[in-house]
Amino acid sequence: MYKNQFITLRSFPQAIVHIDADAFFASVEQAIHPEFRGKPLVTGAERGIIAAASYEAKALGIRRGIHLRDAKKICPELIVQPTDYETCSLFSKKMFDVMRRYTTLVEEYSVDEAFLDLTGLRRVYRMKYEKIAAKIKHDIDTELGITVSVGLSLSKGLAKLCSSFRKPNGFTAVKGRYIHLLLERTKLIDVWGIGHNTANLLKKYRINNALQFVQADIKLIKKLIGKLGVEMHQELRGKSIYSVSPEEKNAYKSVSKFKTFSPATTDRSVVKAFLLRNLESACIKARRHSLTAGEIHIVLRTQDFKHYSLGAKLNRQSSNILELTKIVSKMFEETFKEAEYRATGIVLARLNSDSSSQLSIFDDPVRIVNLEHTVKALDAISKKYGKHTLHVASTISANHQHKTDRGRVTDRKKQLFKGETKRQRLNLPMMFVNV
DNA sequence: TCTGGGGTCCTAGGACCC
DNA sequence: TCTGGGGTCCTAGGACCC
Repeated sequence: MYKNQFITLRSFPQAIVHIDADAFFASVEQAIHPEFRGKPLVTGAERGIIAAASYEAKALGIRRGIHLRDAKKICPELIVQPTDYETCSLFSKKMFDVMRRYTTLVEEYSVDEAFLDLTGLRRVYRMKYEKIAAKIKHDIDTELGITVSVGLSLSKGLAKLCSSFRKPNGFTAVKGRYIHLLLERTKLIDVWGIGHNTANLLKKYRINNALQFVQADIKLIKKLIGKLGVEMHQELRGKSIYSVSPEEKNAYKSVSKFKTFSPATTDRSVVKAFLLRNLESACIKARRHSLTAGEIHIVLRTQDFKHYSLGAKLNRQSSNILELTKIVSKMFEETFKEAEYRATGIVLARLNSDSSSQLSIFDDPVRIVNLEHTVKALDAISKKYGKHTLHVASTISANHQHKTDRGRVTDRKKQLFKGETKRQRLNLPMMFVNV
């Protein structure tokens, strides 16, 4: 009875596939350590919080986000591995390579997810789309030793719903005439682009699942959630709005660093020190990618989840910590209000990839060159002796406060480096540079 | 159940101008 | 000086994603 709601009844006018690796970080550990296979395993408990759990662990109720000590209570023999980003990105790359054997239209959506456009390939391979997608899945599973869940449908939005419909190791293909059956079983919150807030808003209008969402008046959707809602409305009706774009998006639009400190604080100077420490990290990251910022934002988060933020344009592109410290300090003074703070953050925006930025006529070229030299020296020292050897002196109180956290970080590093951090190994004190 | 960090995009509303 | 309309640009903040 709902059939005529949808754009088309044809099987696959567009054949869009979504491939999602199952418990990726945990699965990779199991793939490279055969002795871990079939056992409950978690990764990334650096901060005491679990980042990924294998399906064996999930079956016991151990989920991403819970505390390691709680997980250990459930399962004392739980295997705990640090997050191995290098190996995971290697697996990720291999996974995308397998996909590209079948089509060039592969969009690397995240480290463990991709969209593929198979439209038209049915004739090329003389195979149904379902068969091609199943072959890709089979190749990944057998060549990498991990499993993926695959969804095939008419649009990205639908394909994503399909891949999450059966997990792990699932395969779900939904043709035009069965879309309503999929949507009927899909909660609003599971629709791509609909979060808690939007779902709650829609419920007030008696829109409770994905099918009711696509049946709702488009004008109402537009009014309630805007452009994004309208696009998803069409995607879920089988009209492909979002194309699969194979270009790699290497360029960052912004670089940011946030940090929550465990006991919240009202101390102005401590908050400021943390903010400047974030600035330090953000600058290091920007410089590593040869990026300079034309705009900077500071964010102060209070204990009751409010936040104060302020943005400023720079009169010349920069990722120079010494130069930006002054600006950020000034911004901090303008923004800070008496409150209990739990986190600070820095966002560098309007990034330019060219490091040789134009000098404005107000800048003193000699001073700028000097600053450049100082920062280059800092970079060199950090590279040689470890990232946290040198700090700008104004961030010094971030160190004392940080003790408990540092302890945990060190524990993790001990595992990684079998005993010592690089600085400890070289027996270097932590140093501060005054600016 | 609120765990933390790093991103992107959209929009309402203010400032400013004619 | 008041009254009103209309356009653009920018910003802060919301919402969402992995």
